[in-house]
This record gives sequence, C-alpha cells and structure tokens, in this order.
Amino acid sequence: MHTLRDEPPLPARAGSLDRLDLRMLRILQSDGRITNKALAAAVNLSASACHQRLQRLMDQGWIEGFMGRVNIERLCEPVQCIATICMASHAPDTFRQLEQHIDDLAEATAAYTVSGGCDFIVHFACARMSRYMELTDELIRLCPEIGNISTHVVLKQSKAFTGYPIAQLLVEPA
Amino acid sequence: MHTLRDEPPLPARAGSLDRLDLRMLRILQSDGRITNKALAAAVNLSASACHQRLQRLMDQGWIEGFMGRVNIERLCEPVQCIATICMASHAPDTFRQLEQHIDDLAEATAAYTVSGGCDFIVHFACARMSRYMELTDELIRLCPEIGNISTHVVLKQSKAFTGYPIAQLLVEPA
DNA sequence: TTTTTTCGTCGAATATTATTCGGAGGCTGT
DNA sequence: ACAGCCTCCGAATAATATTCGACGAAAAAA
Repeated sequence: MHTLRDEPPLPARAGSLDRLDLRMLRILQSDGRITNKALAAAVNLSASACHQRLQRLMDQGWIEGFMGRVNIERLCEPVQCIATICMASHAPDTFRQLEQHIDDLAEATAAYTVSGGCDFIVHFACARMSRYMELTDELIRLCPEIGNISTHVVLKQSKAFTGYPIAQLLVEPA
Repeated sequence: MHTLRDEPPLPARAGSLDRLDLRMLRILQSDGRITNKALAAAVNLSASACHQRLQRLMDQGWIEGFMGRVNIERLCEPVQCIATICMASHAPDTFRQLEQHIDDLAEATAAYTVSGGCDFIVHFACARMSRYMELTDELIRLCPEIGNISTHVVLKQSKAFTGYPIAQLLVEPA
C-alpha cells in the first residue's frame, strides 16, 4: 500500500504527477514496449493500478506516443544534414511560414527556433545529397525571407537520441 | 500467400529485408506499442509469421529498441541548447575523447560529428541554464582541444523528431 | 472528533494477445 | 521429379491486458 504522506515533495513543475508516475515515465521512455505487467512489477503496483495510470499518462498527454528506434544507417545510409538558417526579416509571420514549410517536409526530421548566431536549426535526413539541395532550394524559393542557410553534413552520429534525462531534469534548483 | 517473384526489386541498401519488413519497420517506427496482432493485420500476415519477422527485426538489430515519447516541456520545461563546437586540433584522439565525454553526459541528448563551420553539434537538455554552463565549462576543462563552443538556446521546438522518413529514404536514385 | 466524500488500490474474472508447434506449399538446385 | 530450405498458416497453449466491484487511506465537512 502506498502512503504518500511521508514522501518528500515533488518539483512543482511535474504538475499532478507523483513519484510513481515519474518512474513509469522514465521506464516507458527507455523501454516503450515493456508489458504492463512488467511495468507494474517495476514500480510495485498491481497490474490494474498500473494500467490505469498508464492510460492516464497517455490520455493526459504526458506520453505523446511510442516509437521504434530504427537503425536507419544500416537500413539505407541516408545523408543527414544539420542546417542553420538565418532570416533576413524577423517578422513573426515569416517565422511561422518557414516553420510551416519545414513541418510539411517529411525529410526535415527535427527543427528548432533558436537564439544565437542563427534563427533556426533543422535536421534533415535525405536519400542523397542532391535531394538535400532540392529541399533547401525549394525552401529558399518558398521563403524569400531566408537570409542564409549554412549546412553541416553529418559525418557520424556519435550519440543518438534515446530520451531525455528525466532524473537530472527533475532535480530542484539549488 | 505471398509470391515474391512478381514484385519489383528492392533497393540493395535494404539488405536482406523485403517489402513486408520495411512496412513493418515503418509502422513500428510510428507506433512502437502496436500489438503484434494489429501489425500482422496491417501487413496482411498471420500473427505467427508477423511475430517471427518482428523477432528477427529486433534480433538482427534493424530495430534498436522502443521508446515512449515523453512530453518533456510539459513535464519540466527544460532548458534546451544546441552547441556547435570547433576543435583547435583535429587529431583523431581528440575527437574520440570529446565523443566519449559527451557520451557520458546524461544531459547531452544527441551529438553529431559534422563538416562545415564547426566540428560537433550537440543537443543538451538541462534543468536550468546554470547547469548548462557547468556542463560546458566541464567539457572545456576535460577537453582543452575545444577551440570554441557557440550556444544556441532553443526558444521553441517547432518540429519534434518522430522518426525517419523511411518511404522517402528508400527511393532509388534517379 | 466523527462522518462523509474522494481517490487510488487490490484481486478476481474475462477478454485479448503473444508465443509455440506441426504441417503445407512455394522456390531452388540437382 | 525430387530433396532441401524457407516462410507461411492455423490451432493450441501460455501469458497478458482490461474490466469490475470492493476495500482502505486521506482529506474535507460536520
């Protein structure tokens, strides 16, 4: 039986989630296909209670989905590029427009609006380099406010994304 | 019953995988928790045959794992930064050393060795900005060959990574 | 303090799914 | 045509998911 009274408080940021939810999130992030039964055992809950919580985590959007991590290098050796984009105009509409175009591009796999030496950083995965050129040319054509695109070809992915460091992120500020 | 004789050839890159395997990979990438039964139905296979293929895809490393996509912004609003790192020395050992240190850093969530205006691009997720400074200071201390680190603070993730565009990547070169 | 309400858990029952197994059919090379 | 190999299928079994009513703790109201 779980008595929450004697547990230390959680970071306010975690909202309505308790320690058990967070443990579940961490486990599910690293093993998205774990069975409900095994997850229940890992957090010391009955299968039914665990199932209910898992449902809630998904319904309330704490977990946005599950994905298989495909070994894409082995599958097809794609050309991966990271583009840093500077805008000539910083009008909000211009930004939105570019974000939309990138969102529509299947081969743009991740995109960030950033501060610093450029305005956007976009990760691409393409079948070949000529395809990457097509894509960037098209972007520039669609979005004349793009001032500059600087391309970094990925020589090697030295660390693949396998989830966020939830434990480290939830520590209280000192 | 599947007769492969009349199917068009696959890209050689896909190795020993056939069309069915690729469809499974695509589905599993976008829905990592799909049941074997549903997957079988989606690719027109019996549950047993599908199960056998799934096992093979994992055993042979085409799928490296499954992860839950946690809504990290909602969970804790981390400070996300993308750092571009230039090395003063391009000796292989220096590169390996930095890769190792980054690999050991939980808060470095993805890292790329790239060509272009810098040598590395690293994505960080930290509890707060001061923590990011600690991490980069530590990196510079451990790796004196780092010539320069330029930080881009992520203002907004306009497109989250949800998998590679397998369909686009497997098209044959024109 | 006592009562009431709420919330989350449990265990059992049922529904669904995973996994294993033997057999059948296609494909290839002899 | 035949043998060997591969992959499929369907049925049987094992395991898991999901639902449900009841119980106990904590919090709110009396």
